[in-house]
Amino acid sequence: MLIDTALLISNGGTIHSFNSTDYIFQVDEMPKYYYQIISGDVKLNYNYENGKELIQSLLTDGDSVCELLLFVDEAYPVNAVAMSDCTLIRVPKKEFLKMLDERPSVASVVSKYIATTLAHKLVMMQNMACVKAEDRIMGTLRYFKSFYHDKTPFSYELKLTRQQFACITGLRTETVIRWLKKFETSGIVKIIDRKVFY
DNA sequence: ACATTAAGTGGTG
DNA sequence: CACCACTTAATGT
Repeated sequence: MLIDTALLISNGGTIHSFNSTDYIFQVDEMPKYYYQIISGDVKLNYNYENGKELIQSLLTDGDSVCELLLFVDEAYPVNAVAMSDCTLIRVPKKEFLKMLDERPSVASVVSKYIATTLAHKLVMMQNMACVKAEDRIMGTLRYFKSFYHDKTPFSYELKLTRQQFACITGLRTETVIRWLKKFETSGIVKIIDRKVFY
């Protein structure tokens, strides 16, 4: 986990439970708390006027939730939505920043975390900028597998629904389904019981 | 068993 | 491709 739970609690942290699809915070809200996931899955997303959803990040156990906004005094540009029942620890912004002041080692861990996620975002942006859907999908698959320890072919299982994958790549569900099937035919990907392995 | 969500297919613009 | 309509498969209560 990013920051020790006990340390967060001793700095004003409180435990909160959310059900699947609950909002943890929403677009345009001013950030007031630091959030860290104890258990469960959370997505950062944005809903366009036309109803289309863009998933910006997928977060899980130990991750902090859009912590960078606590440093810029701006409203959230994304929603944080629980994707499963989950438990988070929440620390008021003021307490959180004070803790970082008092503990340079923790501050260092946080800045490294932010730098790391930003570096990953750069890679993902390169995928998103691809004009061809084919490249966006393959780039995203490679991107996900790059964080997975086993690099051998078909070792990585895509744990997302086609719809979620579409929301990440900015494509339609049908397009994702069709390309994944093409990739299966060409041997780039395996599909077993509807599960995708790359 | 019935409702809901996800996967997959065809066709149009 | 996106978008729409629709079928089939899988899950949930």
